[in-house]
Amino acid sequence: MKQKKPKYRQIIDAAVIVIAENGYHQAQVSKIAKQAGVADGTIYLYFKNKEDILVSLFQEKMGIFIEKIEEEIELKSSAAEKLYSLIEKHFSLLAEDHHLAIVTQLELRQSNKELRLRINEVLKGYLNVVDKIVTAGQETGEFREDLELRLARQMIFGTIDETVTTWVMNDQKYDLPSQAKKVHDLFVYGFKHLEK
Amino acid sequence: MKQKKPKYRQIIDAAVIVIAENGYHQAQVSKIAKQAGVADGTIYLYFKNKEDILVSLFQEKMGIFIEKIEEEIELKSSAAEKLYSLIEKHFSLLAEDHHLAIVTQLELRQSNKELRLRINEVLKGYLNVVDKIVTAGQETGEFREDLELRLARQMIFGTIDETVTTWVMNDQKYDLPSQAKKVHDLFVYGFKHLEK
Amino acid sequence: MKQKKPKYRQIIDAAVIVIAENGYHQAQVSKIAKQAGVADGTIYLYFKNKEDILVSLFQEKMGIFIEKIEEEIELKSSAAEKLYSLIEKHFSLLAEDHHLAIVTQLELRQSNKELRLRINEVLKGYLNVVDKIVTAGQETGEFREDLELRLARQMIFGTIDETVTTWVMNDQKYDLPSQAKKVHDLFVYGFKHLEK
Amino acid sequence: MKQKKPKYRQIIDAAVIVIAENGYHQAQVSKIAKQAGVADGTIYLYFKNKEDILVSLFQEKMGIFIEKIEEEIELKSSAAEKLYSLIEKHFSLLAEDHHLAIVTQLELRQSNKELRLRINEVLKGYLNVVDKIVTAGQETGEFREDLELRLARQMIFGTIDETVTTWVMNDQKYDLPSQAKKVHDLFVYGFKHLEK
DNA sequence: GATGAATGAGTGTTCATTCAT
DNA sequence: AATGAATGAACACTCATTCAT
Repeated sequence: MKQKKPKYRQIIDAAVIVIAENGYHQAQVSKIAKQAGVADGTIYLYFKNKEDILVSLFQEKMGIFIEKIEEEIELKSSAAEKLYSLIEKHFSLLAEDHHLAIVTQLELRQSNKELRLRINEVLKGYLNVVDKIVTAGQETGEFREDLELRLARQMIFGTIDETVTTWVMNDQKYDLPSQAKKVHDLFVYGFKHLEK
Repeated sequence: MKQKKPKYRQIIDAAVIVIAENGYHQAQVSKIAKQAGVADGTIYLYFKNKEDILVSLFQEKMGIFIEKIEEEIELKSSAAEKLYSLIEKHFSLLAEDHHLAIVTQLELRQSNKELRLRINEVLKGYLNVVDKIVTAGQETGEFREDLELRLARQMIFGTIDETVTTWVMNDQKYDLPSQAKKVHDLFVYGFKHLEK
Repeated sequence: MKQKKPKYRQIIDAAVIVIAENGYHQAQVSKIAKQAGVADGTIYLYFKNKEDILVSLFQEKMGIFIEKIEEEIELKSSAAEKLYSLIEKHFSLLAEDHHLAIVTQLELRQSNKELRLRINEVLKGYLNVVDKIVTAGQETGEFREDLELRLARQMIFGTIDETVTTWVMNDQKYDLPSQAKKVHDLFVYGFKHLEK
Repeated sequence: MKQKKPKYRQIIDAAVIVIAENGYHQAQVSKIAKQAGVADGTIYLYFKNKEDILVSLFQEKMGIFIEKIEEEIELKSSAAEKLYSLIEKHFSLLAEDHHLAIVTQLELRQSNKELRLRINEVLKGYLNVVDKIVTAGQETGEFREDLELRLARQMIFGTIDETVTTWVMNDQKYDLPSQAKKVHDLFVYGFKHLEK
């Protein structure tokens, strides 16, 4: 089967809209069902439970997210360029989808610990991409060899994430993608070999 | 007894323990009361409602947190040293209080939007400290003048926060304070004047 | 089954029984649900909240009450006869339904001001019937023209209500409908033209 | 002891004010204590419990009420005149004390069954006065001998009470004592001997 | 007598999930 | 496959009353 059942995506898209517009705690299953144009019970033919909707939502959206970022990265040769593409694409993909930005940066974080652990599993795919860029940079000599992978990863993800969250909390007032260059600069200065 | 409001602190400390051990959504008022050794109703003599316990908890703990960091910073003269003290103290204060680390990094983030907005207000005090260090560094010429304050702030807070969260999610297995030096290096390389 | 909204009436009837047997303040929603043979949550599919159950109960029962009285009255031609039918039917309808009598005369009066205001709205339908009889009596010359409508209404309702309440408080020991004649006499003597 | 402790009356007067201004269900003991200018615990030195405050309030106020009515009645010789004095005094005493009118007509009726039973005990004193007037009227021949005492009592009390309640519910907009004459007329026409 | 801090029992309502149709 | 009526567990908060001071 090439295509998931249309209702599957229909429900996930409804969930993004309902959560973005009502907030996590006001996103009842019945509201999602209504937005999707199906009966409450129908939800349970496609998802095990409510948590499964949210995890699936994250997997689905993050899967596309990572795919698009990887496509972009493959076009670049240097690690620094790859890193720039990652930041720029991350910013522009969320700037293009206001609802998704709200859901991933604010609403889904209110989920309970268990759900967040499963979301973290999905996030690992993203962090792997980051890791590959850093490791590649070290192999080609672009980045310091004594740069700790975990630390670099935490800085890249932490900074990007905080930057997007601040932007969402400020009601997405300013242009996010245009911040990519400056963020990128901050990273690579710290990653390069120390010059005597 | 000299203690000012023994019950007030008693209840806040109980809340930290109950939330850390049971999770945000399993931290019922009655559980907090029991842990504090008072009746349910007594809680409401010191706090307006459940949300008020959590906001007060954050204010109280974060207030002490900021105070201690500021004390440490004042002893240093250069911006780079101040920044190091901030990171090191941030890490060590949370490493010393495992329960508090769990509560601030994982559990309190599950609170609803309104509560998080009030928590963000408290956080501004911390971010102000960060801002002052960066601005001072620019005035003394330690840091680049074209460094954007907001970006620097997002990188510092985002990286520190992500580093602590990763550490908590890994069950606080490794030593956090010893990471301070490497994190600090990453920051200052990006903040310094570009060398030709 | 032909019944329109079986559960709706089922719940209202259960409420009458529970309130009559336990008293207003001991009539918890869960008790009403149990008596009705439904789950607690089911109540809220048919009623907005607990107050809505009580207002609906009063509307439903008082609606039938007024309907039956109006049917009876239409069969009579003179105002005096209509008034007699009103009294007699009022008494007999409550004498037939001991539970309802307790609920309307004793228990529902303990409701808060807001609820009683809404109950008074419903009562206006009854008072309108009274008004129509008095006015008709004045038009046909049976009753004095200088009889004040509001006063007559207060005397009729006040006396009937007090008579029923006394009867309920005396545990409905004596026969209520047989009092109708004497009550009626008291009214019409006061309503008639003064004889010189 | 000629005079009850001043605090006893102080608390009762505070209760009347608090209940009239806040409603029965918002008249907490602590609010009454504050209004009376005493500590919560002090209330319990003068009253067994909250219910006791309300019963005492009713006894105290109704006692004065009955006393004053009896004084007025004694000045009259005929039963009809006595009845008129009763009505007029009842109306004017409540018209003079707006707070008390609200408390007796609206708020105290929200009390639970047990409290109302005890209030009814107090009311009996009032009803005895009514009974004496009616009986005296029958003995002197003013009123019909076949007039049933209970019925006459119910009509007199029911009508007066309903009249006052309507007036309170209409925010005491019109003059109540001036209604006494018309109410009195309605009664005596029904009480007199039938004229052929 | 007077205080007021502390107590703890009690309940309306929501909403994820099920299952007969 | 699709429906949607029915379910029932779970919890923050109030306030009359007590009692050590």
